[in-house]
Amino acid sequence: MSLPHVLLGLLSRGAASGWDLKSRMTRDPSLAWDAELAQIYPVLKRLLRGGFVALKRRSSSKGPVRREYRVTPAGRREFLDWVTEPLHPSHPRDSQLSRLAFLERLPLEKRSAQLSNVRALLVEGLKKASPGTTAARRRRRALLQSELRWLEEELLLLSEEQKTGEGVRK
Amino acid sequence: MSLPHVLLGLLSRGAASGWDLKSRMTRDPSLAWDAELAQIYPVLKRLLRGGFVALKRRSSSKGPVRREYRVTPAGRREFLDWVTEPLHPSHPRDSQLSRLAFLERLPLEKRSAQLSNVRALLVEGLKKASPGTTAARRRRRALLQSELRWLEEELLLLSEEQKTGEGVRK
DNA sequence: CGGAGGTATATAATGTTTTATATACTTCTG
DNA sequence: CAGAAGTATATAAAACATTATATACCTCCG
Repeated sequence: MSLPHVLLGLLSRGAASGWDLKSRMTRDPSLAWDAELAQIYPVLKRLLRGGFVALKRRSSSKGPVRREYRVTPAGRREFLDWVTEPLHPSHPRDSQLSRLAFLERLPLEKRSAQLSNVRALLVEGLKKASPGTTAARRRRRALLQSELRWLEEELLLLSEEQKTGEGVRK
Repeated sequence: MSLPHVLLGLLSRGAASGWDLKSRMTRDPSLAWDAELAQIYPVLKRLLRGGFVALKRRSSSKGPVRREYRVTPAGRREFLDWVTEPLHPSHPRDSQLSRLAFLERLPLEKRSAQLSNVRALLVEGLKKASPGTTAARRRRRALLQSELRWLEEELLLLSEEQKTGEGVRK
């Protein structure tokens, strides 16, 4: 999949260990990729055997010996080829979102509970999404903002439905 | 993961075969989930053994005997529990997008080529995204539109950079 | 009537991702 | 100084997803 190439991309920003790569990925959601350490280590080995990265062991003040990787020219070539590939349409899976797709099956109060929850998550996410120096970060920020606007709209619609619902009950 | 619950959700809109479920999922990107038939069939078996769905064979005019599933009360309960669960923050992986995250590594012309490609995809996607009767569909539409605005902005920035680049070269 | 193409189900093989578990070294805290 | 917590690497097992392949039945077209 994308993992080897994403790792090459991250390494091209500077040498790093598997651990470093994991935290870079997790910290930056605009990357649109993340992986567990148990996945990263074998991939780094493959990249090493393939000559796409080079390894330098160096002892650090904390923890065991660090295995620092850096990209080789072959790795840089491979990475650039990958970034240049044309993009295809994608419908990525999102287990959280898939739940929202069935929102209409819930009674009204539970719907607004779910939506308020989502609003809290969005506000949190926006705090962390810095205005952004890269296109991907600007994109992420724009999407979060637009999602928030959508959400407010939905909450409004819901509260209107709730009112008419009560009216009917009387 | 989500697949069993998504299937229950889809089935609660009406009885369906594995094949039907696959096409419902693929047709509706606002679902945020999709799966291959090879994945769907074993899951339906598990749901059947667990008593969450019931099976009725019926011969159809085209193709082999259809195995139509419908949700049982137990299935409906399980599904509702799942939809009601609170949502957690998610950074879904997207192999296409991850490529865009490294856009800045490309020379200017290749960047605008990539972005124009994305624009074409977005415009396509928007055509298919109907104004929408569910919250999830409205969300999807809003995000696509906002992504398009972001894109135009990026293309503008790029064309300015290209101009100054040429200026420097002189 | 033979083949292409759509509807349908199913399994095997393979590949990817997640979860669990283990080890090792350091610093900080009680 | 014992133990928790952070940095770091690594492997095994389990769960999940994709790809390939096979079968079967029907309609439509040439």
